[in-house]
Parts: sequence; structure tokens; C-alpha cells
Amino acid sequence: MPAITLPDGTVKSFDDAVSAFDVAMSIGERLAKACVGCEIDGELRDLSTVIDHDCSLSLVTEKNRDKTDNPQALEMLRHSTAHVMAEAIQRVVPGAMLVYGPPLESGFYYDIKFPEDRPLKEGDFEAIEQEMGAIVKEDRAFTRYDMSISDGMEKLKAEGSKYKVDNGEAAVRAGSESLSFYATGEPGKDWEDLCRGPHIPSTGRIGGFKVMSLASSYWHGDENSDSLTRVYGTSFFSKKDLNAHLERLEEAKKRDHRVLGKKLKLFHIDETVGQGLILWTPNGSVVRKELQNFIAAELTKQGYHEVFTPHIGKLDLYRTSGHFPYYADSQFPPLVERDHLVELSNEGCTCAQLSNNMSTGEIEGFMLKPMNCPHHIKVFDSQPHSYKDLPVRLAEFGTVYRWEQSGELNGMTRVRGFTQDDAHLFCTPEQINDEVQGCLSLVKTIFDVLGMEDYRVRVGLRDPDSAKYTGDPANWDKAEKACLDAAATLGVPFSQEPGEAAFYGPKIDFVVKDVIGREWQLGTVQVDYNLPERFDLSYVGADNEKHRPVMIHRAPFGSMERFIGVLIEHFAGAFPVWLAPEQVRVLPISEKSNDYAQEVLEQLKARGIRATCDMADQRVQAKIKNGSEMKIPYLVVVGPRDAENRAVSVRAFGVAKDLGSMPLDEFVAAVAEEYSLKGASTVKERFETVTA
RNA sequence: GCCGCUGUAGCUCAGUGGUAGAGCGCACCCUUGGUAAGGGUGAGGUCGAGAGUUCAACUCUCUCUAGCGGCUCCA
Repeated sequence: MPAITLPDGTVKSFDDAVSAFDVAMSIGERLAKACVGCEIDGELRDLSTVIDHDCSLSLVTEKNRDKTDNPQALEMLRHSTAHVMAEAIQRVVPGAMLVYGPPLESGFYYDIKFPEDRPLKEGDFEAIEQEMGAIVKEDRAFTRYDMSISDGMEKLKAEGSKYKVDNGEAAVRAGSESLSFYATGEPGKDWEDLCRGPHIPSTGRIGGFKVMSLASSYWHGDENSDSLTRVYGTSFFSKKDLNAHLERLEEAKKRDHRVLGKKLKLFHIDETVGQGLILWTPNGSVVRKELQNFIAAELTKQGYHEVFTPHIGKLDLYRTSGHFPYYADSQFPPLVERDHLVELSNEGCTCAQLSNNMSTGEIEGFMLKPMNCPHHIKVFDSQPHSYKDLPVRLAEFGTVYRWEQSGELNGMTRVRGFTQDDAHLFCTPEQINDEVQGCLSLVKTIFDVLGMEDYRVRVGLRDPDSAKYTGDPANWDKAEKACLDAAATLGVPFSQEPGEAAFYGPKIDFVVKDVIGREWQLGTVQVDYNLPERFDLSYVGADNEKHRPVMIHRAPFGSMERFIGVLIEHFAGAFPVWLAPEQVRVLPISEKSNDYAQEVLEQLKARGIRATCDMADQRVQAKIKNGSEMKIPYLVVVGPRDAENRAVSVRAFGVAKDLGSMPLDEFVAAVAEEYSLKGASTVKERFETVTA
């Protein structure tokens, strides 16, 4: 006699065991038809699940009441579509062995081992989609059946796929008491797969689907293990939703910083210079310079001192810091004096010996700096410090070089040479909390000014099982506590992630997503007891004894490259006035107005405004189109009428209609004000005041 | 680094085993036009690089290189 509690608190009692579908039917047929699954005591299950005990039940419908997407329903749908795709792929490519096919936030994938002589190609997608279409049309029910562990494992072994056997073993390790299989249709007759479920009722519920892309992956995510092919797809309950999704992807592409970087002439990457090396073109340089000036002003307010240090340092420096040779793989090769190299070569020294001798310190050389901290430590250590001096805050826009794997490089967001808005704070243990909080508030200030609200905060802690973290565990505990305490004061949710710490200390990272949903770490604050130890740093305390300072590494933007890459996407290239490479463009109606246009231009420039004038032999409509495509904040049209009134006709980016006419002096003053405020659009506001 | 895809004019992209085309941009001419493309003419390409197959390769094969999507990595 199960008593079933529904989300609204209603309790429904049944004489016998019932399926969740029956419960839905008892409420209403329309509801039952809209259901794809259910949640029993908080666990997502099939709609056909039989309930024979008291429980709470929540029905999962295709859409929420307000017609928005229901993530749980989509998860089930996509998991089910993964099965359909897998069946289709096995029809198209016999011998393809299934590994693992989970749902994702915006679709699903299936990892598959293809026969060596028959890899999957994008050209196969059409055939796969056709087969999928047929399976959907057949509207076969997803049918679950359970087997005992021993029977199930025997079945898997008999099927001969080590991957599925492995999945079965993993389920057993995770504590499963049985193994569940899902047949797409009738068990024993139709295609089936070992799967924990749950699934939607039948294939006919898949309204729209698409095979998206191919990638490789590794079994168990281990690069030394089997290489698998990962097939990505997505699906929706309706064709319309699918199309909307595909359109969103197209729109996102237009906001991609690599696309906009070219279109708006913000940066350039040249094969001849090297991959992952950003050439800042004049437009992008304006954005960077404005941001750097902004942060430099903030740093002065917060008591930082700016320093400059070179791009290279001796190998020995990095032996002391621990960067070399532990991270040799991700650094540019060391620079060794030419004569020395010739000498070694004459002595028959091999590359391997050379490398080895560099590690052991027998050969000295220089390294492009992978981090700024060793240099800053040496600045700090260039003179003795009293506890009264602390904290010492040293800041530098420091350029570092790292040998990132070629497959990892990505526009401005993952590069081999980049400039961190770096600083290192040397303080007493008592000062850590205040200093970390000061750093965090700086990051928040920046994010607020730029209107970046969509970020998450991650506190990276050490992984107790990993050997890569150096230093005293007691200090680690202190540092981790300091980070967690500071993060708690932020007022935004944060996650704790073991294994995400730097090798020398825990950190607080600000993570944002790009237009295609990839996450990037921007700002970071890291507490470090380790490097002061390695470099034997000290200060004289009130007790006249030597004490060890603690270091805080922090970079609110992270790197100028990555930050601006993300920022381009955040603004979709339409920068606010203070950042816009070109703030105002003057558009004379015809040659006859060129003189006045020139005068307008001079006035703008005299106020430090980045303005140009489009004197091309074109109609003003064309000039407006060109100016709009470059996403210039203000276009001002000037013709005889304006010249006579000493006015300009203003057009603001993103506003379809022109704002109207404004006296020239007033416009110049308004733009200058908007520039200095770094915030709201004062020009538009003035028009609103006029019309109000 | 691994798997798949891509590389043709400054940009976006068509294209064929017989040494190339469009639109935009650029130059010049006409046009002097009041809010998202006025018209004409012209210049511009070792078809990513190298090797191979072929009478003939931008096209087919291989290697390399770079970009894209993932995987792995990210002090």
C-alpha cells in the first residue's frame, strides 16, 4: 500500500504497487503524456519505475510549467539519444565498440573504439543521422531489465568488450547490487546497452537531434590508455528547440574573440612569429593600455609599488624556486651561451647530456621567465626589512613565457607568451587574511566596473594523495584556511576543489566561461609559505629576531591576453567608451561639410577623445553601416544644418535610430565625461533628460 | 602531445586532374548624397610548405606546418 507524497505535499495512496506513469495518469492524462521520467526520493528514475513503498515522487515533464527547458528532462532525453546514436553508429560501422556515453549540459557524447581500419569520419554523419531517424520513427520503448552481478558480468564478458566489462566492474565498485541493461525496444531482440539509466519512455520522444562533431579522448581520461573516438551530438524534444539551439551557436560564433579580433583589428597571430604569440595591433593595444592604466591607478591607491624586471633569469634562480627542472616540459628551452654550446659540441656532448647537465647545474644558462615571482622575491630581498615595512606589495605587468602544448593553444585565451598584471605581497602571518581580502576586493572592483557578473569562484586546495605539492603540511593547512576564510567574506558562492592548488600553495581563482562554454581562469590569489622558505626570506620582528614572511601571489586579470580575449566576448566587441579603440567617428554628409567635420574632429581630439573622420566619397548611409560594424560607440553625422547650428547629429551604438541633434560643445563635454567615468552612458542620458 | 576537420585575393568563401572565381575591402572615375551598402572601371593569387603519382596536380597520395572542435595538460 504505497503512500506517495507529491511535491505540493499531497499524499496519494494506492492499494498495490504502481508505476510512476500510473501515478501521473491518476492525476491527469495530459500530464502523463508530458512526462518523461520521475524523481523518487530525490533520485531521477524511469517513468515506468514501479513503486511499492512509501516515497516522495516528483514527475519530470518535457518542459517546466512556464514552458522553460527542464534540465532533468533534457538530461534523460540526451542520455537516451546517446543510445540511439550508438545503435546507429554500430549499424554504419560494424565492429565499433561502445565505451561510455553520458549526457552533457548541451547535448551528449559517446566514446567509441572504432576498428583500426575503419575510423569514423565526419562524412559518416549523414548516414548515422538517417539511421537515428529511422530508430526514432520506430518509436521503440526504452526497456530496463536488471541482472545479478554475476549473471550480468558473465553476459558482458560473453559479449567480448573489455570496455563494457570495465564499466560493469566500475558499477560493482561503486556499490551496485545488480547490473541494469536498457534495450531500445524488446530485450533479447533489439539493440541494448549496459546502462544505469534512467531513460525517456521511447525513442519517439526525440523531436530533434544532430550529430555535432568528432574528437578523440582517452579511456579513463588517461593519455597512456586507449585512444577513443568521442562523437558529440545534441537533441531536443522538438525540432524547433533544436533549431533555436543551432542558431544560438551561430550567434555565439559571431561573438568569438578570434572572429571579432580580426574584424575589429584588435590583435594578430602570425605563423612566422610563432604560434601562441600575440601581436597587439593598435586597436587592441588601446584596450590593453586603458585597462592597465585603470589597474595601475587602483594599485597606487592600495599601496602597491611598481617594479620592472627583465624577461629572463639564470637557471639557478629557477632551480631555487623549483620551477626548473620540475616544470621543464612546460617551459621554453633554456638559453645557453653560444661559445659554451660550441665548446660542448666539440667535446661530443649530446642533447641528452646537455639537458641532464642543465638539470644538475653543471651548465649555466638563462631561462625565459615562466613566472614573475623569483624576480620579485629578489627585489624584496635586495634590502633588509623590518616588520614595520610589511606588507611590501610589488606589482609589475610582467611578461612570462610557457611552452603550452600545441593542441591547447587558443586565440588569446591560451597562449605561449603573456603579460600578467602580477604582484607579490610579502607580509607577516598575521597580515595574511587582510591582504588576501584586499586582493579579492580588487578583483571584485574590476569585475564590477566591467559589468562581469557571470563568474564562479574556486578555492583550489592541495590533493593529499599527490606528491606535486611542496612544503610543510602545517603551513598548507594555515594557507588553505586563510583562503577559505577570505573567500567566505566575498559574498558569492565558491567551490572547494582539491588538486587545483598551485604547487607552492592554495589559491582562489575567478573562473568565467567563453562564448562556447569553455571555462577560463582569470583572476587568482595564492597564498604561499613555500617560496619564502626556498629563498630564505626574512624580516626583523618586534622581538629583534628574524622571521619568515608569507607571500601572496595575485593577478586580478590573470593575464592581459586571456582577460581581454574574454572581455571582447563579454562586450561582443562593443566596448564602452573608455575602452573603445575608436570612441567617436565623424561622418560628413558630403565633401561640402568636410571643413566643419574637421573642426568637430579637432575639438574631440583636443579633449583626448579617440576620434576619426570618415571623409570617404560615400553616402552617409554607407558610412553609418561601416561605423556600426566597427561597433564604434558614437557616430556623429555633420552636414550644413549642423554646421550652421554648431551642432552634431548623434548616433549611439546599439540604438537603431539616431538620438537627434546636440550642441557640439555639449557633446564633446559629455563624451569626455563618459570617458572619465568608465561607466554609464552620459551622452545618452543627456538626450533622455532633454526628452523627459 | 593525441583524434577528426580545415588551409584558394587583405577579409568571408565558391570551384575543377588541363596553371582560378564571387562578394566585401583597396585604387581611380562618375556621383555631392541627412541616418545600416549609389554606379562604373581596375589592380591584386607560387591555390599553407615540401615530396610523390601523372603527359598534366590547386584538385589524388604521403610528410610537415598552421588554424578549428574535443581529449590530455595548465607552476
